[in-house]
Amino acid sequence: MASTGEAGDPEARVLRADARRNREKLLAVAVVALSHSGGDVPLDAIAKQAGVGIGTLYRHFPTREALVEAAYRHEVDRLCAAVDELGPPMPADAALREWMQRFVDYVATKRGMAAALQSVVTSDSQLFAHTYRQIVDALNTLLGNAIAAGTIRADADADDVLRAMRGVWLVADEQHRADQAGRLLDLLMDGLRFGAVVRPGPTA
Amino acid sequence: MASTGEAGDPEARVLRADARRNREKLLAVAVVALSHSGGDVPLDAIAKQAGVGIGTLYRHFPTREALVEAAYRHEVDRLCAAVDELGPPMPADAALREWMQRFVDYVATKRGMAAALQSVVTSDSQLFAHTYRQIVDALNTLLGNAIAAGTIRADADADDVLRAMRGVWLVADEQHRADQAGRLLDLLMDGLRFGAVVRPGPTA
DNA sequence: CCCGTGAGCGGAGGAACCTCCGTTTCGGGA
DNA sequence: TCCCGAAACGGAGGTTCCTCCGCTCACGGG
Repeated sequence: MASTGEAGDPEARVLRADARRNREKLLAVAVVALSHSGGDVPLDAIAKQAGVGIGTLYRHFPTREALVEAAYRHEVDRLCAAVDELGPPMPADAALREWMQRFVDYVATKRGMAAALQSVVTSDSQLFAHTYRQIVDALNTLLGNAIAAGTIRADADADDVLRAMRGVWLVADEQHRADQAGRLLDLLMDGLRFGAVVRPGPTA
Repeated sequence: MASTGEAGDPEARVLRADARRNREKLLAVAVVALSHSGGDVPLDAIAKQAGVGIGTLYRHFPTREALVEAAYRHEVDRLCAAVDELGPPMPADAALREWMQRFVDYVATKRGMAAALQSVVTSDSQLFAHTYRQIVDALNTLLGNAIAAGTIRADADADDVLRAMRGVWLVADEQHRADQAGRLLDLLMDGLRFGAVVRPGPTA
């Protein structure tokens, strides 16, 4: 499977409904807040924006570092969970294309959080290795599906595609990122389609 | 030469007399404060103890980290500067013995500052390599002098002696550290004296 | 449906951080 | 010796952090 969603943690007791809601809200707000203004947002502000008391924030995330890490993991999980969401009813290549779009957005968010993530990088160097694996797995699933459906070439490699998508983000300039990235991703998709073999099946 | 004292920094403008005094006072206080109570002393307290305003502390050491590092460097410099102070009028072996005593004290201080140093270790990994060199150089000077005077064996190695002194600190227990370390260092000195050759000279 | 329990909430308040700027002091020239 | 500009001082006060504990309300059992 490509992703575990947020439920992977074995030691996490089941949270009461309100607690889970608050936690989710905090993460959502934190991601936005930390991606702007260099990540030096006071925690109080995040709590207020999330509509909870500062105490609640600290209960869920005892240190600033914990919040940053959780926020980052949350984004990665969201991205990877999308693989399941973009499932069967949708054609495999369309799913792949859509996911690519989301990946580019994810990269933008990650860049925004860079300053905030700085504080985490020292204490947990495993983090990035782990999330990288998660993402590669997700992408592999999508590629596999599309290959199986015969809509993209069989030799598509997750690492290469990942690199290409990062490139897309780098190249697209700040203002027109959405448009430019969109067109570049179309180009990339076409590249992946070139030489695809339709396996024996309904359409063959 | 074994040591550069505190004057090594090429970019340091000459400080006004009062500034230098305050800086010195702050470092002295900081060393003591940071070696006790796990190093989580409020900076305000250090400033107050040093008899200066908090503003003065921050001017000299813009971050907590800067203060910790400076305090540590200060201790190393003090230790190494002692080599010059324990100069010619004093016999080379007596100088060596005295310096060993100070080294053990230094180790104790360093241990006390361990928690505080934690914050520095990430940002400047060169620091410890550098201070290590300083100390080895200092010890080499002392050993060289004593060997030249023929009062210790010629094959004495700085690295070994350093290790031995660290051992002395480790072995001596908290309460009677001074006594025990003293006797162990005497033992170490005797070991160094064994087989010493008196070179041709006045006493030969 | 209602009740009891304890998980979860919130935010006041105390501690530490750090900046900013009016005041003091140093020290080199006249 | 006196004077003046610049260096350095100091601490009030605004900001952020984080803890602590009395209150609330979610939810499982009756």
